[in-house]
Amino acid sequence: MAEHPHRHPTAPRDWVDGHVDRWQPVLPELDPDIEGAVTRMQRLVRHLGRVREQGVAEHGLHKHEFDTLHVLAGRGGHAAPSDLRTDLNLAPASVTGRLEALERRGYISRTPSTEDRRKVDIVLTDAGRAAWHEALDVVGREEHRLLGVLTVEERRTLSDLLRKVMLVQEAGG
Amino acid sequence: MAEHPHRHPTAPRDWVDGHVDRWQPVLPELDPDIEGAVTRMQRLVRHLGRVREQGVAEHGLHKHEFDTLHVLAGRGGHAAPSDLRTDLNLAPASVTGRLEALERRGYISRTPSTEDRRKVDIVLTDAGRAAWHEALDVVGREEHRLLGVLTVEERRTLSDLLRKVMLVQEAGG
DNA sequence: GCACTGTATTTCGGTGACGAAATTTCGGCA
DNA sequence: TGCCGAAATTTCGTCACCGAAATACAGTGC
Repeated sequence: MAEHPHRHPTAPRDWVDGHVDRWQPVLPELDPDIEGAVTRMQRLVRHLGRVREQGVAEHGLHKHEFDTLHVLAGRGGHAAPSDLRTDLNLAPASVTGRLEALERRGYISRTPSTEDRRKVDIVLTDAGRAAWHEALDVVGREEHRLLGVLTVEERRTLSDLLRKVMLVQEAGG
Repeated sequence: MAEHPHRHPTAPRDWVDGHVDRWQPVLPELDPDIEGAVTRMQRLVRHLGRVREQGVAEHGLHKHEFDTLHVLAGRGGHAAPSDLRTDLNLAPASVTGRLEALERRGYISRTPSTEDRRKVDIVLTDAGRAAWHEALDVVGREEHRLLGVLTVEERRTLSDLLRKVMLVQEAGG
């Protein structure tokens, strides 16, 4: 039977339900709810990423450019490359590449730090702040469209359940 | 006040709670539960990806290689590139690249389909199936460790809420 | 002052992913 | 039959990312 045993037989099914059904005979030890939740998170995150890419493109930015400006703005407009490395979860080499591109476009400035000369001071320029701010409202619109189907209580339940999982991850293994 | 207004004041807080608090003054229109849920999904997905990458590496595979073999095995060991394209959410060009690498390693075979000559029959070889099977039990262990903190009912609730969101995404804009 | 260890950043070489365009084949329709 | 739009796959050019090594500097111990 392809139906989830505890759901209403006519409840709408998404792509992942079919995915889980296909795997059930191959890997019977699979928990349908764990597999379903993880797979849905993966696909939702990927979808939101694509939409953001496409949305900020209308403002002349790429997703990774916007993300970089975003964390920079979140830090008050000035930071060191190593700060961005942790916030963006990037390899050091990748930060350099992003900053070079943003500097060429005039969105940030890079000056050697006087206080610690290993460091580099990254400052968001006025142009950079303007670009970030223009693209800002596009981001989050899709998140609201998708999660908007949930009631306020459901949204809080979702967030709370995910927090519970996050805490296990943060505690480490 | 940094506390979420409806949660118990001493409830444990994860990294995302702090993240939301930091952005709240900058972007007051932000819904904490939407932002929290989305951010947590993003970080959980990235974490699971890293663990999977590291886990299958012990068996001489990369994450994207394992994922490809996994989907192929899930379809009974034979499929067309376009099947993988949808299952893996990839651009057509990326599928070709992955298949070429797997073919070089002897894990799959590619033969032009006789029935529809636009298509290509991809078949999992014995070596490919063995590689997949060896790495298999590593994958999913972390998912169970993390989502295992939730009760059976909570897991189903989580999966159901995410399905509700997925259906909106699948319906399109 | 000098060696040593650790940190910050960049450079280099290589790989995977993507969009766009080309190629081959299918399926319908005149 | 012969054409034509659609579908499946590959090729091509480009780009961001990563790991590892290189460079430059800071801080500590002697």
